[in-house]
Amino acid sequence: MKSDRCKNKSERKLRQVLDFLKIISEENRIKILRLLERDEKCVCEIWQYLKLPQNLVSHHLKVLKDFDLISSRKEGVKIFYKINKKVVKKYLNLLNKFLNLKED
Amino acid sequence: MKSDRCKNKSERKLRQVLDFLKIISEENRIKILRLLERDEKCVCEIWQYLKLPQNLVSHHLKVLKDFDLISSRKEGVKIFYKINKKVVKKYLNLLNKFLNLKED
DNA sequence: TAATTTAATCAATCTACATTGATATATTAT
DNA sequence: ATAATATATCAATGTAGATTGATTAAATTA
Repeated sequence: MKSDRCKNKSERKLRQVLDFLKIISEENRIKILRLLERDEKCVCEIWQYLKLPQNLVSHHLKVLKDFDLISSRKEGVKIFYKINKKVVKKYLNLLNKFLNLKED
Repeated sequence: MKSDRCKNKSERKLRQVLDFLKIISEENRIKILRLLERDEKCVCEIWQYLKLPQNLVSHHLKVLKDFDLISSRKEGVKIFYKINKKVVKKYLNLLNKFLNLKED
Protein backbone atom coordinates (compact mmCIF):
# COMPACT_ATOMS: atom_id res chain seq x y z
CA MET A 1 0.00 0.00 0.00
CA LYS A 2 1.84 3.06 -1.22
CA SER A 3 1.71 6.21 0.84
CA ASP A 4 -0.18 9.37 0.09
CA ARG A 5 2.70 11.79 0.08
CA CYS A 6 2.79 12.97 -3.50
CA LYS A 7 2.77 16.31 -5.24
CA ASN A 8 -0.51 17.03 -6.85
CA LYS A 9 -4.16 16.23 -6.35
CA SER A 10 -4.45 14.03 -9.41
CA GLU A 11 -1.51 11.91 -8.29
CA ARG A 12 -3.04 11.56 -4.83
CA LYS A 13 -6.34 10.48 -6.31
CA LEU A 14 -4.57 7.90 -8.44
CA ARG A 15 -2.98 6.48 -5.29
CA GLN A 16 -6.29 6.33 -3.47
CA VAL A 17 -8.02 4.63 -6.35
CA LEU A 18 -5.21 2.14 -6.79
CA ASP A 19 -5.06 1.27 -3.10
CA PHE A 20 -8.80 0.75 -3.08
CA LEU A 21 -8.65 -1.41 -6.20
CA LYS A 22 -5.81 -3.53 -4.86
CA ILE A 23 -7.84 -4.24 -1.76
CA ILE A 24 -11.15 -5.13 -3.36
CA SER A 25 -9.62 -7.04 -6.29
CA GLU A 26 -8.79 -9.92 -3.95
CA GLU A 27 -11.41 -12.63 -4.20
CA ASN A 28 -11.80 -13.40 -0.52
CA ARG A 29 -11.90 -9.76 0.45
CA ILE A 30 -14.59 -8.83 -2.01
CA LYS A 31 -16.55 -11.85 -0.82
CA ILE A 32 -16.23 -10.63 2.73
CA LEU A 33 -17.44 -7.20 1.71
CA ARG A 34 -20.45 -8.71 -0.04
CA LEU A 35 -21.19 -10.83 2.99
CA LEU A 36 -21.20 -7.78 5.23
CA GLU A 37 -23.42 -5.84 2.86
CA ARG A 38 -26.64 -6.85 4.57
CA ASP A 39 -25.73 -6.93 8.25
CA GLU A 40 -22.79 -7.24 10.60
CA LYS A 41 -21.21 -10.63 11.23
CA CYS A 42 -18.70 -12.04 13.70
CA VAL A 43 -15.46 -13.55 12.44
CA CYS A 44 -16.58 -17.13 13.05
CA GLU A 45 -19.67 -16.62 10.92
CA ILE A 46 -17.56 -15.22 8.13
CA TRP A 47 -14.96 -17.95 7.95
CA GLN A 48 -17.51 -20.70 8.32
CA TYR A 49 -19.70 -19.24 5.63
CA LEU A 50 -16.85 -18.64 3.19
CA LYS A 51 -15.16 -21.92 4.12
CA LEU A 52 -11.83 -20.26 4.81
CA PRO A 53 -9.32 -20.72 7.65
CA GLN A 54 -9.94 -18.41 10.58
CA ASN A 55 -6.56 -16.74 10.51
CA LEU A 56 -6.87 -16.00 6.83
CA VAL A 57 -10.19 -14.26 7.34
CA SER A 58 -8.76 -12.41 10.29
CA HIS A 59 -5.92 -11.23 8.12
CA HIS A 60 -8.19 -9.97 5.35
CA LEU A 61 -10.45 -8.28 7.87
CA LYS A 62 -7.45 -6.37 9.14
CA VAL A 63 -6.59 -5.22 5.63
CA LEU A 64 -10.16 -4.07 5.08
CA LYS A 65 -10.31 -2.37 8.46
CA ASP A 66 -6.97 -0.62 8.05
CA PHE A 67 -8.39 0.92 4.91
CA ASP A 68 -11.56 1.86 6.78
CA LEU A 69 -13.82 -0.16 4.51
CA ILE A 70 -15.20 -1.99 7.55
CA SER A 71 -15.37 -1.41 11.30
CA SER A 72 -15.75 -3.66 14.31
CA ARG A 73 -17.61 -3.93 17.58
CA LYS A 74 -16.74 -6.23 20.46
CA GLU A 75 -19.41 -8.24 22.26
CA GLY A 76 -18.07 -10.72 24.76
CA VAL A 77 -15.70 -13.11 23.05
CA LYS A 78 -16.98 -12.18 19.63
CA ILE A 79 -16.06 -9.31 17.39
CA PHE A 80 -18.65 -8.15 14.92
CA TYR A 81 -17.64 -6.52 11.69
CA LYS A 82 -19.76 -4.28 9.53
CA ILE A 83 -19.22 -2.53 6.26
CA ASN A 84 -18.61 1.21 6.17
CA LYS A 85 -21.03 1.96 3.39
CA LYS A 86 -20.16 5.60 3.10
CA VAL A 87 -16.48 4.88 2.70
CA VAL A 88 -17.04 2.18 0.12
CA LYS A 89 -19.34 4.51 -1.77
CA LYS A 90 -16.75 7.26 -1.58
CA TYR A 91 -14.14 5.10 -3.26
CA LEU A 92 -16.56 3.76 -5.83
CA ASN A 93 -17.44 7.31 -6.76
CA LEU A 94 -13.78 8.22 -6.91
CA LEU A 95 -13.12 5.32 -9.26
CA ASN A 96 -16.05 6.22 -11.45
CA LYS A 97 -14.93 9.80 -11.75
CA PHE A 98 -11.36 8.71 -12.28
CA LEU A 99 -12.28 6.49 -15.20
CA ASN A 100 -15.07 8.73 -16.29
CA LEU A 101 -15.72 8.44 -19.98
CA LYS A 102 -17.46 11.66 -20.92
CA GLU A 103 -19.27 11.17 -24.19
CA ASP A 104 -20.08 7.80 -25.64
CA MET B 1 -7.32 -14.67 -15.30
CA LYS B 2 -9.73 -17.30 -14.20
CA SER B 3 -12.19 -18.69 -16.71
CA ASP B 4 -15.87 -18.09 -16.88
CA ARG B 5 -17.04 -21.66 -16.63
CA CYS B 6 -18.93 -21.70 -13.36
CA LYS B 7 -22.36 -22.69 -12.19
CA ASN B 8 -24.56 -19.74 -11.50
CA LYS B 9 -24.97 -16.18 -12.68
CA SER B 10 -23.82 -14.61 -9.45
CA GLU B 11 -20.61 -16.63 -9.50
CA ARG B 12 -20.00 -15.64 -13.11
CA LYS B 13 -20.51 -11.99 -12.25
CA LEU B 14 -18.06 -12.29 -9.41
CA ARG B 15 -15.47 -13.67 -11.83
CA GLN B 16 -16.06 -10.89 -14.31
CA VAL B 17 -15.79 -8.21 -11.69
CA LEU B 18 -12.65 -9.73 -10.21
CA ASP B 19 -10.96 -10.12 -13.59
CA PHE B 20 -11.77 -6.51 -14.38
CA LEU B 21 -10.49 -5.34 -11.02
CA LYS B 22 -7.26 -7.31 -11.32
CA ILE B 23 -6.60 -5.67 -14.65
CA ILE B 24 -7.30 -2.07 -13.74
CA SER B 25 -5.72 -2.25 -10.28
CA GLU B 26 -2.28 -2.27 -11.88
CA GLU B 27 -0.77 1.21 -11.83
CA ASN B 28 0.64 1.27 -15.34
CA ARG B 29 -2.47 -0.20 -16.87
CA ILE B 30 -4.81 2.27 -15.27
CA LYS B 31 -2.46 5.04 -16.41
CA ILE B 32 -2.64 3.71 -19.94
CA LEU B 33 -6.41 3.66 -19.77
CA ARG B 34 -6.49 7.25 -18.57
CA LEU B 35 -4.10 8.25 -21.31
CA LEU B 36 -6.36 6.74 -23.95
CA GLU B 37 -9.44 8.37 -22.50
CA ARG B 38 -9.23 11.44 -24.74
CA ASP B 39 -7.98 10.04 -28.03
CA GLU B 40 -6.14 7.11 -29.56
CA LYS B 41 -2.36 6.86 -29.27
CA CYS B 42 0.36 4.73 -30.81
CA VAL B 43 2.55 2.57 -28.59
CA CYS B 44 5.57 4.85 -28.90
CA GLU B 45 3.55 7.81 -27.66
CA ILE B 46 2.34 5.81 -24.70
CA TRP B 47 5.70 4.52 -23.48
CA GLN B 48 7.40 7.84 -24.02
CA TYR B 49 4.68 9.71 -22.19
CA LEU B 50 4.54 7.27 -19.27
CA LYS B 51 8.34 6.84 -19.26
CA LEU B 52 8.13 3.06 -19.40
CA PRO B 53 10.05 0.52 -21.48
CA GLN B 54 8.42 -0.31 -24.81
CA ASN B 55 8.07 -4.01 -24.17
CA LEU B 56 6.41 -3.39 -20.83
CA VAL B 57 3.82 -1.13 -22.37
CA SER B 58 3.30 -3.61 -25.16
CA HIS B 59 2.71 -6.31 -22.59
CA HIS B 60 0.15 -4.29 -20.66
CA LEU B 61 -1.59 -3.28 -23.87
CA LYS B 62 -2.00 -6.94 -24.69
CA VAL B 63 -3.56 -7.60 -21.30
CA LEU B 64 -5.98 -4.72 -21.78
CA LYS B 65 -6.78 -5.77 -25.32
CA ASP B 66 -7.30 -9.42 -24.44
CA PHE B 67 -9.91 -8.22 -21.99
CA ASP B 68 -11.44 -6.01 -24.68
CA LEU B 69 -10.92 -2.80 -22.73
CA ILE B 70 -9.02 -1.33 -25.67
CA SER B 71 -8.72 -1.99 -29.39
CA SER B 72 -6.11 -1.24 -32.03
CA ARG B 73 -5.74 0.02 -35.56
CA LYS B 74 -2.66 -0.33 -37.73
CA GLU B 75 -1.33 2.58 -39.77
CA GLY B 76 1.98 1.92 -41.47
CA VAL B 77 4.55 0.94 -38.89
CA LYS B 78 2.48 2.30 -36.06
CA ILE B 79 -0.34 0.71 -34.16
CA PHE B 80 -2.87 3.00 -32.59
CA TYR B 81 -4.77 1.99 -29.50
CA LYS B 82 -8.04 3.40 -28.28
CA ILE B 83 -10.20 2.75 -25.27
CA ASN B 84 -13.43 0.77 -25.64
CA LYS B 85 -15.58 3.13 -23.66
CA LYS B 86 -18.67 0.97 -23.76
CA VAL B 87 -16.85 -2.03 -22.39
CA VAL B 88 -15.18 -0.07 -19.61
CA LYS B 89 -18.53 1.42 -18.70
CA LYS B 90 -20.09 -2.02 -18.72
CA TYR B 91 -17.61 -3.32 -16.16
CA LEU B 92 -17.82 -0.19 -14.04
CA ASN B 93 -21.58 -0.63 -13.91
CA LEU B 94 -21.17 -4.27 -13.05
CA LEU B 95 -18.85 -3.39 -10.18
CA ASN B 96 -21.19 -0.72 -8.91
CA LYS B 97 -24.14 -3.08 -8.93
CA PHE B 98 -22.03 -5.82 -7.41
CA LEU B 99 -21.00 -3.68 -4.47
CA ASN B 100 -24.25 -1.83 -4.43
CA LEU B 101 -25.06 -0.56 -1.00
CA LYS B 102 -28.80 -0.10 -1.03
CA GLU B 103 -29.78 2.17 1.80
CA ASP B 104 -27.36 4.45 3.59
C1' DT C 1 19.19 -4.46 -50.52
C1' DA C 2 20.45 -2.60 -46.21
C1' DA C 3 19.30 0.30 -42.42
C1' DT C 4 15.84 2.22 -39.39
C1' DT C 5 11.71 2.45 -36.82
C1' DT C 6 7.75 0.37 -34.43
C1' DA C 7 5.82 -3.20 -31.97
C1' DA C 8 5.39 -8.00 -30.19
C1' DT C 9 7.18 -12.19 -28.06
C1' DC C 10 9.72 -15.10 -25.02
C1' DA C 11 12.41 -16.57 -21.17
C1' DA C 12 14.35 -15.21 -16.84
C1' DT C 13 14.12 -12.68 -12.70
C1' DC C 14 12.10 -10.08 -9.18
C1' DT C 15 8.46 -8.69 -6.02
C1' DA C 16 4.24 -8.31 -3.71
C1' DC C 17 1.23 -10.58 -1.23
C1' DA C 18 -1.98 -14.59 -0.30
C1' DT C 19 -1.87 -18.60 2.33
C1' DT C 20 -0.63 -21.74 6.07
C1' DG C 21 0.83 -23.46 10.66
C1' DA C 22 1.90 -22.42 15.10
C1' DT C 23 1.21 -19.65 18.81
C1' DA C 24 -0.64 -15.93 21.74
C1' DT C 25 -4.39 -13.33 23.93
C1' DA C 26 -8.81 -12.47 25.69
C1' DT C 27 -13.35 -13.75 27.24
C1' DT C 28 -16.65 -16.85 29.12
C1' DA C 29 -18.06 -21.04 31.41
C1' DT C 30 -17.35 -24.90 34.66
C1' DA D 1 -8.06 -22.35 38.36
C1' DT D 2 -8.94 -24.93 34.27
C1' DA D 3 -11.05 -25.59 29.99
C1' DA D 4 -13.24 -24.02 25.90
C1' DT D 5 -14.14 -20.62 22.45
C1' DA D 6 -13.06 -16.56 19.52
C1' DT D 7 -9.76 -13.77 17.45
C1' DA D 8 -5.19 -11.89 16.32
C1' DT D 9 -0.32 -12.18 15.26
C1' DC D 10 3.94 -13.83 13.40
C1' DA D 11 7.16 -16.31 10.61
C1' DA D 12 7.62 -19.27 6.65
C1' DT D 13 6.16 -20.70 2.21
C1' DG D 14 3.98 -20.45 -2.18
C1' DT D 15 2.46 -18.18 -6.23
C1' DA D 16 0.81 -14.86 -9.53
C1' DG D 17 2.25 -11.64 -12.19
C1' DA D 18 5.18 -7.28 -13.04
C1' DT D 19 9.45 -6.17 -14.96
C1' DT D 20 13.59 -6.67 -17.80
C1' DG D 21 16.72 -8.08 -21.64
C1' DA D 22 17.20 -10.14 -25.83
C1' DT D 23 15.26 -11.31 -29.94
C1' DT D 24 11.99 -11.29 -33.76
C1' DA D 25 8.88 -9.43 -37.19
C1' DA D 26 6.94 -6.06 -40.07
C1' DA D 27 6.80 -1.73 -42.42
C1' DT D 28 9.48 2.29 -44.13
C1' DT D 29 13.17 4.77 -45.99
C1' DA D 30 17.62 5.47 -48.12
